[in-house]
Order: sequence, then C-alpha cells, then structure tokens
Amino acid sequence: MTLAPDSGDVMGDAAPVITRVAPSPTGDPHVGTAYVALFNWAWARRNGGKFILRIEDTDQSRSRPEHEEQIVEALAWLGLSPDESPDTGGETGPYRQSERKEIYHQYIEQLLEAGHAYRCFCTPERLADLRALQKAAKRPSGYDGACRELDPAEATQRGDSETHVVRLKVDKEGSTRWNDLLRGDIVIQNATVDDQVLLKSDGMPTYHLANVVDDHLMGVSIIMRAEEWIPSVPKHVMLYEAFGWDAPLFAHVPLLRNQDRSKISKRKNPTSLFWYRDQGYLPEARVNFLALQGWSIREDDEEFSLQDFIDKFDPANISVGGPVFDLVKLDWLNGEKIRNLSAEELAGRIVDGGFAGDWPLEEIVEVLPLFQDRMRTLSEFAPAAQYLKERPEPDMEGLGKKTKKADPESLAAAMVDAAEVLGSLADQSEEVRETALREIAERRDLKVGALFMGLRVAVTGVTASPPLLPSVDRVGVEESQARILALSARLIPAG
RNA sequence: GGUCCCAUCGUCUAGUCAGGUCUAGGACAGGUGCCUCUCACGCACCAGACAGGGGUUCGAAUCCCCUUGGGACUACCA
Repeated sequence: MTLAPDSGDVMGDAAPVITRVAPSPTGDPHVGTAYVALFNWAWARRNGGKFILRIEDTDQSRSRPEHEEQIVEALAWLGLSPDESPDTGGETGPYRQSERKEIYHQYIEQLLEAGHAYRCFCTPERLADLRALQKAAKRPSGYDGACRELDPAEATQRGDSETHVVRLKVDKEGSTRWNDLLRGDIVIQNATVDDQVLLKSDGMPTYHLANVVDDHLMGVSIIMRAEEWIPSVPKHVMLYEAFGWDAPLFAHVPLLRNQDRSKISKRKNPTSLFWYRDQGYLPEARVNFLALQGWSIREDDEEFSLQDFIDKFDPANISVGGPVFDLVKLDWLNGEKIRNLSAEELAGRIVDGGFAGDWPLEEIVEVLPLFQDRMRTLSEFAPAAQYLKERPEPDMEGLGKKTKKADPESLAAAMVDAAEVLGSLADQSEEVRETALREIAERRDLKVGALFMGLRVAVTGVTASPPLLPSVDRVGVEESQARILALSARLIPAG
C-alpha cells in the first residue's frame, strides 16, 4: 500500500492534506516532537498541503509560555516551521488551546444535551480510593460510573454551584474498530473503554476533547502521532461519532526508545533539541537521522536532504518497530554533513552556532581545510585548532608511547636539525621540506614516523593532528622552531 | 492485573501487504588491509540476524495459531 500523491488512491485530489503537530509546552523542546513534526511537515509539503503547530496548553499547572517559544525556535532551527501557528495565525485559529475555551464549552453543551456526556461530582479523593481498591483487587481500573445515571436536569442544577467534571458516556456494548494506516485494523472492546473526563473542574478540556474538536475544526486530514495514543483512539472515535463528524486518518508512528527499549526519556538520553544544537550538531543531520528512525529511503544512500525527504516520504512505509536511539550513527551523519559543506558555509555555521571562540570568520575559512575531514561536530573546531593560536602543552606521555623504540637523544638531536631545516627551507614546497626531514631521520637512524611524531607533538601538542607541514606554516616558522627546540630539550634528561 | 501495539545482524533498516528471483541486501558501529608523517577522510575485504514451536503450502523471513520476549496505555498529564 502506498499513499504517494501520484498513486491516486486514498487521498485523492479533492481533500487537502492538512497535518499538525500538537506539543504541550511543558518542558524543553523534545526530540519526539521533532520526530512527529518531521513526518507531518514532510507530508504536508509533499502534497502541497498545510502543516499546523497547535499548542496544547490545557494543563495550566505545567504549561509555560517560554516552552512554547522554545518549541517554535527548535522547529525553526530544524527547518520544520509550521504554516499556521500561534505566531503566524491562520484561518482556523487560535492555535493555542487555552484560547479556545469557549469553543470547547460549546461542544461540551452539545454532548451533554445529546446525552453523550454527563456531569460527575466525584471528588479526586474518592477517585483515588477507587483506584487503590481496584488495584488491590487486581481489577481493571476505571471510573465506576457513580454519577452516570444522575438525573441530567438535577445534575445541571447542581453544576451551577458544585465543582464537577464532564465525562464521556461510553456505550459499553460492542466494540470500536478503526484502520490505522501503519497497523491495519485495530479493535477494542467498548467495555474496556473508560468514561473519560472531557472537561476538567477548572473549565479546561482534557486532551481527548480538545484534540478531537480542534482536529475537526482545523480540517486535519491525517493524524500522525506517537503510538502511545493508540489505547485512547476509541474515545476519540466515539467523540467523532457523537458529533456526527468523519474521523481523519490515523497513523500511529513508533515511539523512540532508550537503549533498554523503554520510551525515550531524558534520564537515559539527551531529549532536548537544544542539547543537539549546543553540542554542535547540524540541523540537517539531526533531521536526517530522525527520518531514518522508522523510515528508510529505498536506495542505498542514507544521507539525504530535507528536499529529498519531501520527494520520497510516504507515511505508509514507516516501519513500526520502536527504534533505539543510536547517537553513534548521528555522529557519523553529522560528520558527513560537515564534509559536504563548503569551507565558507561551514565556517559560517561555526560562527553562528557560537563555536568560534575568538576566531574571526575569514580565518576559520582559511584553516578549515586542516580540520573539516576530522570533525564530527561543530564544537570540535575550536579545541582542535587551538594550537594555531597559542603554544600548547605537549603531550609527553603520548609522545613517549608513540616513540617507544626511538632513542630519545637521537630524536632530540633530529628535532634540532629539523628546526633548522624548517627555517632554511621555509619558502620551499611541502614536498621539498618533507624530503629534507626524511633525510634527517635517516641520518639520525630514526624511523620517519618517530621524527614526525616528535615534531607533531611539539607543534600541535597532540599525537593525533592535521598534517605537520601545513600546521607549521599556519603556526609560523619561528614559533614552530621555538616549540620544537623547547620539546627537544625536554627529551634529554637533565644532567 | 487488564487492554492494545510490536518482533530480521550489537544498532538503524530492506525484504512481509501481492509466498519462490533471499545460500536474507544496505548503513552505523566492530575487525583486517590499502592509502599514509599521526589522526581523520577515502577505498577494499571480513564477521554478524529471520525469537521459539506448531500448522497451511510443491515451496514460508513473508500467511495462520500458540509460546516467549519487548513496549505503550491503564490521571481532572499530554
């Protein structure tokens, strides 16, 4: 089965594709939000449709405006900005659920009048006791329906003065069935469906009500969201039916997983999108990696652009096994993306990302050829290039290990020779200078590698670095000579 | 406990819907080698999986059933 727009099946030409991502502003912008956003965004793009960002801030105790801002910022960073959102506005707004209270109340009235919902006056304490009892008896939990059969007129009256909630009046007979785009038919017995609270005592709707009302009013044609929502779909389907609305398509994508296969969590993984940004990951790598979790391009190439993704993405072939987050592969992808950038562009990213330290842009462009192939994240640049700015403390221990078989005195002497040659041949080509250094090694009965290692540690401070001669040129011949002589002196034990 | 979802190399996955072209393909990670002044990059090669058991069929990774394993949900959170 395919949902590709040119395949002419399910979606047809008539219905516009409207997708959405509906996060709660209750914490750092989450990688799971980006994951779901990516699929929804791409599907809307591919079909010339619309992608909506709806803020589900009905939990007044946990929602924070700054978290909403962060979500917007994070999506923009990834290149997944919505067509309509609280910021941009749009035909079907407002897009912040806290601003849609009247709308929900109107629909709650409708449900109440039609007998699809009822007022419930049970206290949270009673509910907690009930749950405890059910758990102790190993019975399925759920509301016991104490207020279900209250006289509606009487309940309405009580409602004027008593705090209460409104619950969905689930018809416990029969079953609810729907076709999930990724999982086929799913059937759930209505007897197991709880009389869900739809309107909280603070007057705010719960997710279930707000979601159904908004998706309908906003014209959402396909709901792509995480699989954790599967168990509550029957409630949603019942609501669509109670309102007399057609339900949209459902596509429940897998949950991202920790190493131990539990649902991804910040205790076990970096889940904040800002963490990745601050760590020096490129948004295109982050997004490319996310796309690979569950979806795969049919061709060999696993590295692709957002545009490639739009061109090929089809929600119908997302695989449903929960993918384990593998940062190692992200690192690889990030390195690939870094290598594919021009030096100018990469330097710009380093500066814009705040990874440049005190390096000016033009200088970064100049030295980048030494580092670009060796970088996996933007943050690696400044530390790796530091030796070009200031004299490093040489890694004597590393040098010792790498030159075990070399006689320290010969090495020290050879380095002195090398310093001199680097001065006298300063204006010669790399090739000429390299040949000269090799000759020195031979004369002093050293392996070429050992001499180079000594010089490398002297000049760069470390045993793993960019090539020696370009580094010498960057550092400057005189400074390089000074570093080499200084290290040479340390090789010979005092006295 | 109940309900539901899921199950191919260590990891991400192709193949499953339309059974044979699969001695199961690719990528990351790992190993070996080449390149080489080190580290990377690049290139070549190696190793590595259909959870188990029943069925259906001439034929099953693919369809059915059971078992096992994993996960989610079970809030006046989303």
